Amino acid sequence: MPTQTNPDQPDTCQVQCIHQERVGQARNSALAPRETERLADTFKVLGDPNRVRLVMALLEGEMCVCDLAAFLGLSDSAVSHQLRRLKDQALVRARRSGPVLYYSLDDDHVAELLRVALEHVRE
Amino acid sequence: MPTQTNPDQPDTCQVQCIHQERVGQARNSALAPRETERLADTFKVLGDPNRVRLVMALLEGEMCVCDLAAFLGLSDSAVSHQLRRLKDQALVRARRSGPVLYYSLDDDHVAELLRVALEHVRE
DNA sequence: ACTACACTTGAACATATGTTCAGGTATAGG
DNA sequence: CCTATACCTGAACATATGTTCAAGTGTAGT
Repeated sequence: MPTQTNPDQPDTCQVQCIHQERVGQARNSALAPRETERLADTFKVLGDPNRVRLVMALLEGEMCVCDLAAFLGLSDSAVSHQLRRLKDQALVRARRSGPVLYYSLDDDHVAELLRVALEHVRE
Repeated sequence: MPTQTNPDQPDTCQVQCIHQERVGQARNSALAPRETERLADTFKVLGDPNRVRLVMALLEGEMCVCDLAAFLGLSDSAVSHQLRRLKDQALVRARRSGPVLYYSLDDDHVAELLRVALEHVRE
């Protein structure tokens, strides 16, 4: 991603209409950059229709990669790549049974996020 | 985005290990494609650090574009583009006062989504 | 050991995304 | 009408993303 101007030089700021106290308030209550990044990564990983379908399917219970691939109509490779991203953000977890890996939702927050977002899109 | 294989031809499916009933269950409880898309779009628009910062800032109350640009250290143009995306998904709303547009969160779901996601990343 | 199955991985490709830049519109004041 | 401020828009660019393909693990049965 390209550059950002330095936010710590109010004297060299080009914009005119600033409610200084409001900007200061926002700065004070801002999250740590790391947390902001992790927040965005969590949403980003849910920001793809196929990954949403994966998570929705797992709401009903654990499924193996083949099941999920059949359900999505995607290759097992594609599904594996997606599951990895979901796992990286701790949204899903895997359990091995012989050669088969059963995936399930990692914690309650995932279902909660889907519930709230679905409420939102349904207005 | 590239192709998808047809999910409605179980006979021509290449994968071996299928728990048919589990896949069927997932199909039956699946959301409409439109809703899945809208869900993903909602998450996608929150899947960027600068847009997360925008929404976090608006948690405290309405702000104009200049304020937000100063807060983020971005150009007003960049912020305007981002606000448009947030507005398209009904996450923010604008109120005009003379030449100034004051943006605020559109409904409670936004704050709720951020709360749950923050809980998740903090474990 | 050998084969088969379940799944993963990395590179490659086309497409999507975010910022910048150079304009534009809209509103208020002189 | 003219200028200034606040904000928007579309094209262009570099980077990120999602799927495919070819090849790789790991596990179980024979």
